[in-house]
Amino acid sequence: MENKKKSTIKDIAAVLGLTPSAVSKALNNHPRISEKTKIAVKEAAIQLDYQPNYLSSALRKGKSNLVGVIIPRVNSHFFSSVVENIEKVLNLNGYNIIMTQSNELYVKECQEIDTLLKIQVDGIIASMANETTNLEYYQKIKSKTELVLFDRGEEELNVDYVGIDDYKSSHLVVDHLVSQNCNRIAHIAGFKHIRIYKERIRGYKDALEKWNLESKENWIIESNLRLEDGRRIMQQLLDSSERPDAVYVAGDIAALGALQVLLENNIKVPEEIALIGFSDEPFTSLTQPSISTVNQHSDQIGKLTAEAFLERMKNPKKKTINRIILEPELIIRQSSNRDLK
Amino acid sequence: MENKKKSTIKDIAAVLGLTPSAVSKALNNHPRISEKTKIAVKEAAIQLDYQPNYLSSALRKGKSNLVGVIIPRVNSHFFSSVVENIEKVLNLNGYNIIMTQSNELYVKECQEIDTLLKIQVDGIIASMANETTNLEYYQKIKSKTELVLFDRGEEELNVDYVGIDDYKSSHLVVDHLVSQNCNRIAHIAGFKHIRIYKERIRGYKDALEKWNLESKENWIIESNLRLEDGRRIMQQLLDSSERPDAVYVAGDIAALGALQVLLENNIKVPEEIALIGFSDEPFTSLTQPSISTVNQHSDQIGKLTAEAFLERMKNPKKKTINRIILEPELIIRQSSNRDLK
DNA sequence: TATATTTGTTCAATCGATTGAACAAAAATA
DNA sequence: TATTTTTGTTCAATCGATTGAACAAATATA
Repeated sequence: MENKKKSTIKDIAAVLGLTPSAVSKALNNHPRISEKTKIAVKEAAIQLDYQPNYLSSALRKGKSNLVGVIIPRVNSHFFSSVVENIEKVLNLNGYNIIMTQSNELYVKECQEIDTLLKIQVDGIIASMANETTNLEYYQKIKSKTELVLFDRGEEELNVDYVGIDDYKSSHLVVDHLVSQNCNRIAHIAGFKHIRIYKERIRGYKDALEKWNLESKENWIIESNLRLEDGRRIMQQLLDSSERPDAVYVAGDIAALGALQVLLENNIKVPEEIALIGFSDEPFTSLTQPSISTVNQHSDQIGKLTAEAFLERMKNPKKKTINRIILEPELIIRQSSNRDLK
Repeated sequence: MENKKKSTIKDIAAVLGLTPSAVSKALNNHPRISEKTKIAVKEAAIQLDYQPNYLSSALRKGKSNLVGVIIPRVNSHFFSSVVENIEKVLNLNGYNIIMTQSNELYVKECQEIDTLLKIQVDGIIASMANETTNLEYYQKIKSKTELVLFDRGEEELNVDYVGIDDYKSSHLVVDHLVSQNCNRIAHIAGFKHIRIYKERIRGYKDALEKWNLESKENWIIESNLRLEDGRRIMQQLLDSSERPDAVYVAGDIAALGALQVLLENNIKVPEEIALIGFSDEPFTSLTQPSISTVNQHSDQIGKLTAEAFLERMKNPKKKTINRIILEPELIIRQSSNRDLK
């Protein structure tokens, strides 16, 4: 670091023969300060390369203008896109975000929460880790600051939430598969204790019922939805006595694993087994065959989450909870489109 | 937010009939405070659920214990792994990190730098965006706080740096390709204005020369190394009058694009054209054929970068610059291994 | 016993910006 | 001209924690 001490309002005051408070008010456009001094102060500020001391103003105002964002993984298009859009909106409103990742680990998530609370963020926007079942730390957030959840959230926390209609997503998927003449549809699911995965499972079952299709319990396999989970479970399905003719995977990465196993076993996709993933990760359009998937509108989720947060900040005492549920969109690609062939 | 006002040292002092300063000293283990009061204070602190006000102590101490980390993209295994390891080491030393991404855009990078400086981080750890050629903002960082670079850094900034030996990486790649009887080796390169890519190009040329191979200027194609760049350039190479028999791509994502084009054109990899990428992104082991690549030891880079930073914090006036260069490791997979077949 | 040293705590200033109250000068109104 | 209103600025307290100096009490030393 080269030595260059930052200038303060004191320095500006000294240069202009004013008091620090006059300078502070001028910079904040206080109505009682004359235009003339305001201009003079602002010019001097530029001259002296003045940067307001964030710490002191945050301390005085009791407001940091920082928002913590906790996501499970940064290394996913969905989450990084949501964060990008949250950031865009919040930046325009004078907030800066601190992005942290839980790596899907409960312990890490708790650590991150403690850190953010320590830093005194003005609020936290989060999507919960797969592992998280104990909501104690989220209650802690609620007791100290504002909380808005997206995608992975629990209703019992009773906070603003933005996500898609997971139940309906499954209907879209199953309806499409049925239209492709599939009638033995398996579901590689996420853990039931997480609301979104529970909803997808519920939608899957109801949709099967709607079409009078059998809903076999051992065709719903819960997992962490990592690549290796997709591989393992797909292999398991192939080895089973009755093979499905379609597999609906609750996550794209696991779907990729499943596809690898299918191809390795020389199974024709979608002719023998159709495959559908979830999230519209970019790679789904790059595989051979490309993978059908459900678009979760990450950009919209990010934007709406940020707006819900801003709304909450304006009105912290508001009792009503805002739950925004977006319409999912099924993206049909080669892995489930038998008409193409 | 439920209403629960945080307790301060004042509250603790009131409970115990002490002054705030005594409490502060007790909490900070000041030698002049008796063991008895220290214990009493610490107990009361727990009782009152006291959390030190980060803002005020940072203001007073002139130290935030926050470190800004700027990376080009969060959505890459290399960078997210580096950050993860930086975080691990810094957390153990009482620092918290604020991770931001430039999205490879110069303008965004400048914004992020301004934000971090505003928040008064104690230092910044960065890897530069592809677009960045103007070092003005990095000079600004240097003038205000500590700066440590990793992977993408420029020597003229004259700051601590951790990276791999890019020049040598190219030698490893070329030597291996030559051992596979390739002798028309093209290079899909990054932009020459970035040091690491310049070094890879230099290494590539020197290695070719070492083996008495022709180094054709139009077999070195600079790009942004995105997926579409890899696709476009690979197609270009296929359409050219003289096809290469090996392609060395300076980034894995572009290598994936190149591989897609090769497969779409029914070219046998590695028999007709061998392919090698760079960074050991996880997907390189998942493609068919799997892609050979160069391991940059992201975990080591993260750890060493954090340690260099801590060293610098301990000794801000130190004049000597620490440059740590790690050995690259070539990972040979199917896309370049003709012996396997 | 008188003096020096150690120990435990309080005092008061400080970090930098903000803000309501106070005050003086200028302008408007009676 | 006297009084009220408006305008522009300063004063002083504040946010919460930290820290060197000051002070008093307890203990050690001469």
